[in-house]
Amino acid sequence: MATRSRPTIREVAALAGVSHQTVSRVINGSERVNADTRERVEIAITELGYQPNAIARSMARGRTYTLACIAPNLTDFTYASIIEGAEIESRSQGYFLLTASAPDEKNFNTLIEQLFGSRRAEGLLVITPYIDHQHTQPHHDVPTVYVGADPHQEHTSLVTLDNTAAGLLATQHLIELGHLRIAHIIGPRIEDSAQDRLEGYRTALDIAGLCPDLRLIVEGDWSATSGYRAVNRLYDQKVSFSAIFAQNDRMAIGAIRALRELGIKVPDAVSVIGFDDMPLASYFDPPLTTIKQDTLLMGSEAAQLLIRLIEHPEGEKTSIYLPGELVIRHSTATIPSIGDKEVSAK
Amino acid sequence: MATRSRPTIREVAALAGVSHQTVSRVINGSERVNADTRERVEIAITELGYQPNAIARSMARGRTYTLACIAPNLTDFTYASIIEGAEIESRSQGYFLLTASAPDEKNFNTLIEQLFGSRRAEGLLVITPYIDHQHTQPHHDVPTVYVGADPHQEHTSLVTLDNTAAGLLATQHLIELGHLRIAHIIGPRIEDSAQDRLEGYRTALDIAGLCPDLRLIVEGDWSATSGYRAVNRLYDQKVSFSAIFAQNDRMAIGAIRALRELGIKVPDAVSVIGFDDMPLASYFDPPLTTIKQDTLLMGSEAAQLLIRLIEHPEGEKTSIYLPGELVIRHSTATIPSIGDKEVSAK
DNA sequence: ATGAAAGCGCTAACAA
DNA sequence: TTGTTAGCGCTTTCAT
Repeated sequence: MATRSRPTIREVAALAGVSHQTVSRVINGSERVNADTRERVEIAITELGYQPNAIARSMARGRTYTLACIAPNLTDFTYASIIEGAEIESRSQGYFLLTASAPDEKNFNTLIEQLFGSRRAEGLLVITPYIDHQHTQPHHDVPTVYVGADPHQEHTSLVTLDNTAAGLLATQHLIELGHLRIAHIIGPRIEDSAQDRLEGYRTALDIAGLCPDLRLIVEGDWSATSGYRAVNRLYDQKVSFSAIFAQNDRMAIGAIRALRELGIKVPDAVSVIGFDDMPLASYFDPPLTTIKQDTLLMGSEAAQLLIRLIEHPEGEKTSIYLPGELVIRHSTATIPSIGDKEVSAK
Repeated sequence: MATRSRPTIREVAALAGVSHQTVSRVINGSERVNADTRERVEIAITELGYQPNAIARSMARGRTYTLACIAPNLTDFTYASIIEGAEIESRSQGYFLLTASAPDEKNFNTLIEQLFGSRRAEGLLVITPYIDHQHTQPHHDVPTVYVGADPHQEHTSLVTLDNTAAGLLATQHLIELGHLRIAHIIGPRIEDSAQDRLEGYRTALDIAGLCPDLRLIVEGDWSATSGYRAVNRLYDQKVSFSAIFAQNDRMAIGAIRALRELGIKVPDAVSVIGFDDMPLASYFDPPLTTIKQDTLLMGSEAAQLLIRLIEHPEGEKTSIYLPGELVIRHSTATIPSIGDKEVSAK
């Protein structure tokens, strides 16, 4: 009974006593098929357990119904959940998602070549924290949607957090708590999101009429260690502050550890706000106040955009900016009324 | 100059003045081609920027060079890094990896149908914490490798942590520190890894001649909250213990929080060891002692196994058990010499 | 060493 | 409404 290879459209046709083309019509839901013919075909299909071969279909239609998603890595929670969102949305629309990591430019280019030179995938989702010359180069006229970074240029589709607004939100939260000297641990300056969040920070100070102090701004690399070092640097330079806005949760966690080691209580003496709302953010000590981004939604919106781009190439390029949400936990508090609790030059 | 569609093998052939078959031989590295013919063809290839169409190739060869990887989700760090390991290995061997999440059985089955009914992928990597009837059903004679769970049955290829040995390792670490009453927060009982780690725990007690106490074993669901609740349950039931072995880091973190709220110092009064070595495990308070598993390696080994299975279907099924590694940080310490520091019935 | 012919499993264009 | 004929771009016989 067991057949080695799967049945083809012709075997189904033979069994149903019709031409293979009629079978094709049935499996493609064409209207131009008699009800009883259709039924005969459908019976044959179930009889043989026939399923269309996707490769042959791709071959004939010139379409692969496959999207590719490239991220610097697959493990970072933010990337992973964008990918998950994109994958679920893609699949619900009949596309599969090929995932790949490309930690650097060389890998990125190789990957693009492999994926699109061979026409394996129809569209590209680029998850990247920064847009450089490299990433904005159009490749093989591949429909592309960027997620997570804003190239600030025309003719690109993208989905990203409204980083400027979110940076503003975070900073204003601290200002509302009465903080006047807010240190800002930023991500790498070359990354767009770091720049945009910084702009939000500056705008918030501006609106509040606070005096910006360049010494309060320290660059990190998103790692907890860099947050830790940032605080020590501020301390060594005797820069006084009563609050810290870290551009991601990991740096915030590192900062809190450094403060603790310096004997500075969070949030009693210094408030700390993070960014991302990573898993277990609520389980750190103290539970982290942060800006949450809906990364699943980002991924899903990006996939939608990409599919629209593929199916309607003549359509407009679209940019979607998602809002960040302030999640207040216990790492921020009102500024200590007694001045001596503030960190300051000794 | 711009051509709308990409050049085909025939255009290259025409330009090189040979038959398309010769071009095929060149791009496939056949020996049976004259050196100068080959050169002419290669020039034509670069001239036209020709790249073979992967779909057409798949069609003709009956191979897709695509693997599929299914995990309950894509965001859990453990899963994500297995996937990343698998993806890198796959690509280095000329395969692409299709990633999909299937949170439940229904999704899992649908996905398998979509992927293999249509012959889109050639092999399957199943990342699953447990093996039930469902997962072990062979689907469409698809070459399959399981990652992360041991079905304990013949004729399956799998890669997993040696959970029993790792459970033993964790427990022995606590025993060596002098702990006699070790609570054990386990994962869901239906999951293989939970059972295996538990077995390691029991064996360690046995070896040390310690008396097992069923009341010390509490079931969680891997979440931090469940670890938190587990400790409170132990406390409410007045079960005394001086150490906790939690089967994952999240539950360990939850447990530590509960202990802190109860005014019990970690590790001074109670030691806690986790499992996984998740990101930032070293940034919790106190930095978490844990069992680290090399998930990247797991993924890469799994992909290797799968590719071998695809390319040599007649080969043996293989099981790979990877060792866990004890990472000692600051959440475990020697048992307090003064008995009154131990948690006990009031 | 090279070319011609056939076909992978399907869809698209045209006929009937 | 249905069937026939051509391909999609490549590889794989089999000749030459």
